[in-house]
Amino acid sequence: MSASTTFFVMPHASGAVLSQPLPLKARLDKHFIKTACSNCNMRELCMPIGLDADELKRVDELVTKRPFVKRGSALFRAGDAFTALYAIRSGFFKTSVTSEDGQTQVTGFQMAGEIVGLDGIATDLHTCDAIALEDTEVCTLPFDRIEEIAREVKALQHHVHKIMSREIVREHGVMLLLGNMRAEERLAAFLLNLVQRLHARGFSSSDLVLRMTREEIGSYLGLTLETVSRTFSKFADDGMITVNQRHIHIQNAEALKRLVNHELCH
Amino acid sequence: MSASTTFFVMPHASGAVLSQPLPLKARLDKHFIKTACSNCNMRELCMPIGLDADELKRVDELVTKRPFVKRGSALFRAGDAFTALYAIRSGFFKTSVTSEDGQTQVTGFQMAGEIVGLDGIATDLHTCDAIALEDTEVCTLPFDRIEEIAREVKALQHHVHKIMSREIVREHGVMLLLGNMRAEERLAAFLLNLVQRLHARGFSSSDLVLRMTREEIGSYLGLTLETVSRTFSKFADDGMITVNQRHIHIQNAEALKRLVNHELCH
DNA sequence: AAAAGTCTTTGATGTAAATCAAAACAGCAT
DNA sequence: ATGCTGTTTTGATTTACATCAAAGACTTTT
Repeated sequence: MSASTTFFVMPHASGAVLSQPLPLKARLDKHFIKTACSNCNMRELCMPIGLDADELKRVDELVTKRPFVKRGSALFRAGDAFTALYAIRSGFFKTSVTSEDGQTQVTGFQMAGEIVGLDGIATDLHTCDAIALEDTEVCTLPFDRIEEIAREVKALQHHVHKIMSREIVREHGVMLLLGNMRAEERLAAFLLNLVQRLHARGFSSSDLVLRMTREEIGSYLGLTLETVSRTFSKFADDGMITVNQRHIHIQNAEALKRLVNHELCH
Repeated sequence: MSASTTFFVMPHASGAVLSQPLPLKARLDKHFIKTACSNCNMRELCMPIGLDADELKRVDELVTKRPFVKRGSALFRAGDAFTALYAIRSGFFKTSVTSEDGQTQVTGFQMAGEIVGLDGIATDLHTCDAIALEDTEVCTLPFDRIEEIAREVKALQHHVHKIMSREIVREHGVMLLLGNMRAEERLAAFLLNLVQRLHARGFSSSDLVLRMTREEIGSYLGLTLETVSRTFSKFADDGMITVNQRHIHIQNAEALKRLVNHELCH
């Protein structure tokens, strides 16, 4: 799979909690806030594994705030000062870059357990927008604190490097997709990647709800919204998926995989 | 500019040395090897600035080997174990990814002072090939040593983060290019980016020698070699450049910039 | 419940770039 | 020189996708 990202497996995560912010009670519980990472459902995804108690405590100190970002609003925008990375606790983001002349390209869709903000390290300014596609909660990780702790906790240092490298590799996959694949292959790869990531978070491996519009999918895949829509329809006609608005049911994952792998051409 | 990377300026670098390996005498000089980075022409590009003498010495220790990679051969290939990053001392590389079904995408062209190998950190295996486009010399920087020293030398730690973030931002630019731009815009952006990076290394800002084939340019830009060739011809007809095999002279950089910025269409 | 807005689908048409094909050119060995 | 090989150019044709257009469906507001 082209644009895939391999994650640590998270065996028994309850799916429900992922799309919902935590109850207010829990948020107000000071102890809970203090032991943020140690208690977090997403820990295996966004934090290093195998830390001892002391190290875990240090990492916990990292999380200063837990802002909620409402659907449609920005976690940060291009030009904003870079101060922190953000670990997504719940919800769904898109990131996008815009050229001087106003062309825009969605560079990724991020879900719970993933990190956004890496683009800002290079120049201390963010170069892309991060927009919430549904109501979200994020953990703010001030970057100077990350670097400080990474100098002491070897596992965290390496984990940060891995996260950045993983993003580079993911983008290689997108470049391959944009440079080589045809519309059907792109959309098949996109669906398989999404469902694979959702499955790693305890969701179904055959059903998914798209949090983004056809236009946003198109922007990510270098296609128009019409082509995305038509391609969904074609997949449905071919019996590979069923489409019900943003609900997608994957009926024949193997066929989609064959499509991506050029084994079966049109 | 879309796929641009901002570099530290290197004011008075002699251009000639960049395409030529150093004389054998210098290579055999032990002292020279020991003080690799402190003496290196490329230092401002690939190493942190503002280190004190002691810190610089530590960074110097990083460079274990200085392999020469001949034109056409690989510095590393997808699947190789990841052990080190490589700083390019002289010469030109391409990196490319290949999908399961054999489609290949050039993900970048790297020149002196740039770092390759970041893709390998994620999984301890390289995921792309790095092929020399001319005879090259590289500095081998074992990654465990980088991490070790980065834990002590704050400036190096931050520099590593910046290099990785810069690569992420560069790839965002390529995604924008592949997803939104037309052939002429892509090629114009490519030329301007190349010449800008060469200029930062002391070369001309109007003349350049392409180290890659039309096919490799096409692979990078998501175009066929024929389209690349035709677009070069069109640029030449329009008086924006002159093409003489792989020698390109830019006659009207402003026009190319306007093209990239959509200000002037067709 | 109607109205307004956004998002999605489907159809008709146009076009940029791919593909197919062949000639021209440069580099290299003999 | 001559032939061989890989690269580049240019032309003719095809095609996948964009664009233009309009209707339908769903969501939110009042």
